[in-house]
Amino acid sequence: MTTLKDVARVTRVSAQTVSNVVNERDVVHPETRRRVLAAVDRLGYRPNLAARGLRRRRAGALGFLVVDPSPRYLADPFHGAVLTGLADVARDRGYGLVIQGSPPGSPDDGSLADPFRQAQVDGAVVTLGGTTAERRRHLAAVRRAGGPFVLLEQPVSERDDAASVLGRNRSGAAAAVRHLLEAGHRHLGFVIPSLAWPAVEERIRGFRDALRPLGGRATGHVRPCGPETKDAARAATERLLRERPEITAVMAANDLLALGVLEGGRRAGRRCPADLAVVGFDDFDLAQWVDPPLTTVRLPGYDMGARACQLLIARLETGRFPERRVELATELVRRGSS
Amino acid sequence: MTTLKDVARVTRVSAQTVSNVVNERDVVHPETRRRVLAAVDRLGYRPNLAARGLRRRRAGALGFLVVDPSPRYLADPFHGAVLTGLADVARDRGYGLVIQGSPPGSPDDGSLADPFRQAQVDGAVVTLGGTTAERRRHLAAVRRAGGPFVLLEQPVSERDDAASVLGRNRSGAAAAVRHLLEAGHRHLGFVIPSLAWPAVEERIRGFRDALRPLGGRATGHVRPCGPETKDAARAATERLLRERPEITAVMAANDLLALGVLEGGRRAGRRCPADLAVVGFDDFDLAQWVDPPLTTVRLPGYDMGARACQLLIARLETGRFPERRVELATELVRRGSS
DNA sequence: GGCGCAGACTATAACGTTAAAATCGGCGCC
DNA sequence: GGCGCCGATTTTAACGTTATAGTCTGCGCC
Repeated sequence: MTTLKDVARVTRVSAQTVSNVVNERDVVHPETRRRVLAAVDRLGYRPNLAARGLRRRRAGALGFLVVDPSPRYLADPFHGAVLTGLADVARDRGYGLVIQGSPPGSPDDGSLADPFRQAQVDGAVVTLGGTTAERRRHLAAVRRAGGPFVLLEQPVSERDDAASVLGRNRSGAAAAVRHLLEAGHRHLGFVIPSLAWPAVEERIRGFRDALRPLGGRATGHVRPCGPETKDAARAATERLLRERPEITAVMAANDLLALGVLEGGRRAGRRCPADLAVVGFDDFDLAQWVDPPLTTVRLPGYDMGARACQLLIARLETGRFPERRVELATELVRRGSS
Repeated sequence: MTTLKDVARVTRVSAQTVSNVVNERDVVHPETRRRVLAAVDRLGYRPNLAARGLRRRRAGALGFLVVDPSPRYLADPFHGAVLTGLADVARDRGYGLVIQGSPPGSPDDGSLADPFRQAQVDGAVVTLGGTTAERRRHLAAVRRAGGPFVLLEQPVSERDDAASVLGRNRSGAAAAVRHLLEAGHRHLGFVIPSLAWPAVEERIRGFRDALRPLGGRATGHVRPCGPETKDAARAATERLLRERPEITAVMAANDLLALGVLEGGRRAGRRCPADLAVVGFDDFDLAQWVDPPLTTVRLPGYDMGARACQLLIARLETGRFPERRVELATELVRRGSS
């Protein structure tokens, strides 16, 4: 492992000068710089980030802190998309990226914030899953750590050194409803998980927003289905269509539930899209591959990750968040199911 | 940020003693340990990993190095599953986890190995995608960095300080073929991407293995479809079924291609599973959600990540890899498509 | 000729931790 | 009573980098 001193010795120059060259500080004679750079290249020198981080008192790395009770948390397509955006921006801006998943068993120990407390990262992007109580507990741990963070899909408090990045869930849901209304549907269902977190609540608001202008001429039925699984959504859809046979279009709070809605519709004897229009939310990869391809509201995971990362880096480099709340557009993707 | 010295001052003890307590070295008087631990707890002390890494000359972190030309590389379900396994084991063993994605644009600069060269990680788990040339180039960069690594789904050379973790692709494919043969199918197709990497080649071998015992009584048709997309697989399947109408079962080298096969079959007028059995490979989440649910060979991504991480940690802590090559069982998951 | 100043570079110390060596009582033993 | 030894603790010096405060040379100017 070659160090600054090795380069300095070879170049007959002090370590500080090499440091100045490597960090592009404009205090070095061009000729000296040339020689140093040549040696850096020849010896394959790369700065030791631990030493640099120790001395500069900044780690030069960002964290991605994920709380999700699911055993497959990082395999969740939304997290995957966010992570890709994060990784791309972090790399391009010269930051490392550290991942910390929540210990599924013991959510109490605040270990989510470990990368902060161990000075491993300068800031973090945080996504919170699970029950409201779990989310609050983990958020408290991150807060206590004291570093700047960006929270995804959830607003932050004014007091925090934080910003939030959200999708326009409300207007996205409203756009989907208007799309269905334009297609002539007047009685709509909306299947949601019983444990509704902030983003889902926004989607419900959007659903209602778009129905309101029609007054009594259109009805909307929000139906909690229990756990966030395909089967729960299927069962809820069957029941809903039995109770309200006038319904001709059903939205789902996310694409996975939409698959359940599709199946529930089929079991209820409705063909999609002829007898029942279905609209999802998120636009996971699979949405385009199912049959019929799912009309859905795209939540831009990659862009949200990228944007969160940019915000965080701006906060680290300028001392404050340029914005405390960023909303990214959602987009209705029309496919075969509506 | 509280340091060792803060704890030492409060406890009226030297920094070294605090260090000994924190690192559970059995040289400290029980009573002293008690007092130190109390202070650690009260002050919320956590060791600074940069300082520790610098002094110990080990970063205490592992890397996940991903080369994939796809813009969604970390959203790939297999990578997501691997990453989850990695993150869980790394966390439980007290290691940090650093992610480095390949710069899609410039695959030449060897930056994949940056975490190594910057002493950010002690070892890494590596997955390589792209063309053979790209894969070789990136692998060379990792090799040059000199640290121990575990390569996924690809064998390593004896000379490297490395191990590989593979799924039993060959026997998995063979099991799938036997399953089809038992169901009475005698003429099988196998749709693969034209750019076949080692794992796919193994799957082809397994496909042929299982057909061999039947001699002339069964035929297998391997069909490259071009790029690794659903549409390419659909088109290839349509052509294949036109040229070889006797085929009643088609396998695909992965689940995404299997979706294309399903659609191609439908377009060729074959109903699944009645007129055409379809089997995929990988068992991505979506496989259970499509219609009909896809029979597929499960590649245990989570376990592969977890196992790779264990191997790497063993190498770091004992000085050598306990095994140089680990094969994890694949499992035929029978669902509705066969 | 001395002063100030700029440009190029160097010396020193520190970041927080830990390996290695040193210190210091106290205890057993010849 | 002195010697060696053990357990508990402290001292010292690094790890590789960089912030800060120098030094040193040459040059212009009064």
